[in-house]
Amino acid sequence: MSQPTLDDVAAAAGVARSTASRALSGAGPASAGAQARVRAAAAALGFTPNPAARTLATRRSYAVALVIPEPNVLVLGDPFLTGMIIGTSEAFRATDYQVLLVIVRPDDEPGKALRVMHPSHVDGAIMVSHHGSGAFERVIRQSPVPKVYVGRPWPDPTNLYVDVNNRLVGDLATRRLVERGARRIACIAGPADMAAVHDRTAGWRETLQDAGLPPGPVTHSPFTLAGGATAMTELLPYRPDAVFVQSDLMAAGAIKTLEEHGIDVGRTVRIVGVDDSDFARSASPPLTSVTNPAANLSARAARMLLRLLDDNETANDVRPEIVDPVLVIRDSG
Amino acid sequence: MSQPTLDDVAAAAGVARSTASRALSGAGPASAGAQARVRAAAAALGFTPNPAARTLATRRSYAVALVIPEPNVLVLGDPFLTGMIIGTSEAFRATDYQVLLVIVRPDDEPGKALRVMHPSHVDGAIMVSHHGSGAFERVIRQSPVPKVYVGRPWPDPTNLYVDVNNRLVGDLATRRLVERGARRIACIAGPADMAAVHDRTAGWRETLQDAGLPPGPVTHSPFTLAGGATAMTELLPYRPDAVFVQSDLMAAGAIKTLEEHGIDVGRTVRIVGVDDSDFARSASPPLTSVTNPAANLSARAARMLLRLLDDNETANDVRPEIVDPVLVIRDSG
DNA sequence: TTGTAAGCGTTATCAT
DNA sequence: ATGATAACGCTTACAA
Repeated sequence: MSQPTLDDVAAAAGVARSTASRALSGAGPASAGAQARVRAAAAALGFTPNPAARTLATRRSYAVALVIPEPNVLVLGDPFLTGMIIGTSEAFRATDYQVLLVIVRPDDEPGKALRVMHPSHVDGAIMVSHHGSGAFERVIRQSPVPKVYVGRPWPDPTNLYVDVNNRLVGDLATRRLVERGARRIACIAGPADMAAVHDRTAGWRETLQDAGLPPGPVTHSPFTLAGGATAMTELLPYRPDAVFVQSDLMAAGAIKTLEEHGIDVGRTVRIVGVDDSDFARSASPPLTSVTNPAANLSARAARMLLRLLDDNETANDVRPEIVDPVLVIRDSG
Repeated sequence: MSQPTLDDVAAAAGVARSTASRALSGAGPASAGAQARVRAAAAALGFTPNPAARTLATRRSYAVALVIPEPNVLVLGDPFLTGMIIGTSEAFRATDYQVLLVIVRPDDEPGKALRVMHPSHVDGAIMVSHHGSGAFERVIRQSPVPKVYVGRPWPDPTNLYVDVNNRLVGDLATRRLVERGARRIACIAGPADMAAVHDRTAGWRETLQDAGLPPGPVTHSPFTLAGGATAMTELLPYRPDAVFVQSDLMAAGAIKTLEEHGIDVGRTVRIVGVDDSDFARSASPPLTSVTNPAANLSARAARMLLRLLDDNETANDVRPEIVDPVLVIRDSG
């Protein structure tokens, strides 16, 4: 009735439990005959090893957590995050590891998240959408499970991260707008407590400076459609002729606001987004966007974590990996 | 150095391990003094119980799986699925359960998925995007962990599911198109092995019949942007004056194709989608769409599963829950 | 090659 | 109320 155990398999095969274990795992000696009988018995009984018992004995869970600490659940609709989820799940597909998606919010009881980060629950973790200010992040940082960050963590430094060159993201977007003749270039930024937001904004500001243009206003809002829409509303009085928007999803919101005001996107106001998402391609007008390659980043993060888990490397063996973004030109900017 | 165990806590508090266990869990007697000393010791050491050991002893993992068996990873970008992920994670937030996102593909080694579905790994599972034809689904069905389906499973019936009334989805969409004067109404459907697709298509067909109109052509494709785009290309020779598209994401693809052919969406060809997603609201033209309330469905599925897990109810105590969809009228149809 | 036995870190049952 | 002690189901020395 209930799940068969290794003892059941061993009994059915007429061997000891340890022999059955070796025969199934392949670790340690096992005669061909025993091997065959044990495998047959396991198949006949529909045996699947109890993962809790296995983890307890081996101190390995063969699970990794993909941790997304997000104050605003709507952010999960962001193509970058879904890209991270898909990419990470892809990256571990060929491995023995199972990926657990852990979504945390700052107002959650920290104990629950901490339980997930117990070294016997997951062997490692990939942390995305890291907010420097969260209490959760400080707590999680203490936990002894190996962690790789997607997006440079901030303010506490580490080698264990992969990131896109966000300074360059801001530069590419802004330079394009300058070259198209824009002179009043505003910025719709993400939350102020993220390193990526800080760097993209710095890139925007410095490129304007180099071009001898005054920096337009900056607004910070969550990486959502609504965030972009309200941010654009706030910026309208400035009468910008271009806006660097730090995500395509926000750009979609900003464009919606502009259209509601009858403003011609791509002519009166140019827009450049970030992510080069599906949405950017199918928007009207199609959105000029700077890449933020989730698939690439998640593959790198996965490999980096696997080096720590399977190759016994340490944080000192690893150097951060920085990917260069690319500007994809379409009609909006 | 390594994670402290209950023995360490007990030693520090000067009590036996069993006393420490009772003091922390609250189950069983414990004097106020012992309680205090144990709690203090646990806090001082930063003790977190080893989940594997706990699971092994209690036969409860306090984890539930959200299983998405998807042949096509791109489908994860679908707002309905992200809505399910968000909604499920929300629904279990206030509980002791941790949600594991499990993405499976038909060509995966079935063993890996089966390991996840071991009764000691998860206490229960919510299954979405169920494809009737998958080998994986048949295997998973055997596993003894309680499963609640979002979307009526097919072909094997069960009481343990929540769903939107998909027959009505097709009816509402098609009736709207008929009332707007459309006469050549085609259908862009999802994969043919899903119950929802079958029912939505049946609703479309029957409503056309009731209106005395001939059924236009049906095409089946994956629930993706690209799927919708190519489906629309195939339908163009029929010269439809309206299309019922079974997801907003596919509708986005279909609209893109129409615009590339210079066809006026909302006048020459009317479109009604399904999901009432963010995208539908911000599309241009805004997309008329039938609701497919992911938040509602995931909350119901979670409650249904909790009845099985926490209230000792059985499949016989539970009846399916069917939610009625609503038509949201915008400019496209 | 195989079997015996000792953990892994909890909870739960039983005396005390 | 508390403390031994036996599970839980597996892996892994160590003996045979």
